[in-house]
Amino acid sequence: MIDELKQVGPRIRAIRHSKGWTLDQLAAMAEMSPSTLSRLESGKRQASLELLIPLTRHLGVGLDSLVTPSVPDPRVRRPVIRKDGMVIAPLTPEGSPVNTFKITYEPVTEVPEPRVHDGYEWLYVISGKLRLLLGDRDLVLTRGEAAEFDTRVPHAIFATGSRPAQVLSIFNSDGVRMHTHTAEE
Amino acid sequence: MIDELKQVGPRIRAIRHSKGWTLDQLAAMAEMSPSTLSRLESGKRQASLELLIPLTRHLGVGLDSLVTPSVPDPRVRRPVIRKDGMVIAPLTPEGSPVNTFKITYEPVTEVPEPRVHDGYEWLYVISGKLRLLLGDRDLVLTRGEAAEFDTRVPHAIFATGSRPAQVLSIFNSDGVRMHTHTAEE
DNA sequence: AAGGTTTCTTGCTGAAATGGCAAATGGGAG
DNA sequence: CTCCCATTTGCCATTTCAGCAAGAAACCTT
Repeated sequence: MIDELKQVGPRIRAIRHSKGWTLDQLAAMAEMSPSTLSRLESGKRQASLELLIPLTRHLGVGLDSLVTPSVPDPRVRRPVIRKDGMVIAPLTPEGSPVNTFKITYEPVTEVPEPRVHDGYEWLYVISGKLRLLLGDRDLVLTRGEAAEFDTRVPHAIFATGSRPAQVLSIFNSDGVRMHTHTAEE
Repeated sequence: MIDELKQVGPRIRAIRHSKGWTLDQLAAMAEMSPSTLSRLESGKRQASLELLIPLTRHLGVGLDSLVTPSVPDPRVRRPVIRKDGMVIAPLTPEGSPVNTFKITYEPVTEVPEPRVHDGYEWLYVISGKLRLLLGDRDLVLTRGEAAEFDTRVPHAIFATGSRPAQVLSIFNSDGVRMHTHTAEE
């Protein structure tokens, strides 16, 4: 057994607990029996892709981050004001069907972990340069460029270069299809 | 079998071929028998993490890029339209339920006629000053301000002052309900 | 086209892992 | 203590596995 895999189960369990879900709940979402999930989390069952892929979807993490997690730098204190190096200004009231934010991405030194979640996201770069990792793509968006994508695809967004990037972000969690050229299914 | 997994084998094979390696070579690197690799590539064997992780190392790709299908380019570039003193840059593909434009309003001398049509519109002022006549309201929006309104209300939009105004406009003809709202930067 | 070499596929085997029901265990609240 | 919910585990018919060795296919070179 590759030793990276030993941590997969515990990580799944940790994420599940952080969401306050029970075995049965997550097992139902991922369409597996609670016992299977239990054994997977406790390492008594091999972590197969068939098991892991539905889980990553519901847990909102990428496969690689389960298998090869980024360890937080212990020297860094938990930021208090900023969230994940972003300054977020909501432009729509809470509860809107469409959420809009102006986000300033501070320059980062580490590439953040790609995430997945339900919904669609639309981006417009007001200033700066933005790096968008989306599935197997690696794009740099500059001022005036726009992108939209299915957020169920693993994605990471961050400023590239030494200057912050100002971005207008429109996020729709309903899964309303904002564009038509996805090649899913 | 999850259908994402069907493509894993062929992708491995494609990468191996692109490197000009034989089954035996890659199998030796990843410490598995050629037959196992053959069956994995041709989908006759389940893609397990034990198999995949050593392969990703030698193939130089991430797990997610093997499992996640490639996504279309999310960037949008469409020709700019000039009309009625506006420079309109569509940011979404035609036919989207949500249309997004970057509009530059040139300074005008005459106040345009208010118009009505179905849908909702959402505005964000990137630069300049924008005058919004909406029903009996008369608003001036400046950089960083946002507004959204029902376009069935008579409305006119134009730059105020001597400088052009750059606006991001999101228009939804489906009639998604949003209420009028402005926010400071 | 023939022969030889490399590359790939497949039949076969005991061994190992799987899935999920049902029963057992654990642990907190009353 | 007892109930209840979450989790673990015993069980076992069934499936999958690993890799050797033989067979098939592709690809040379002459």
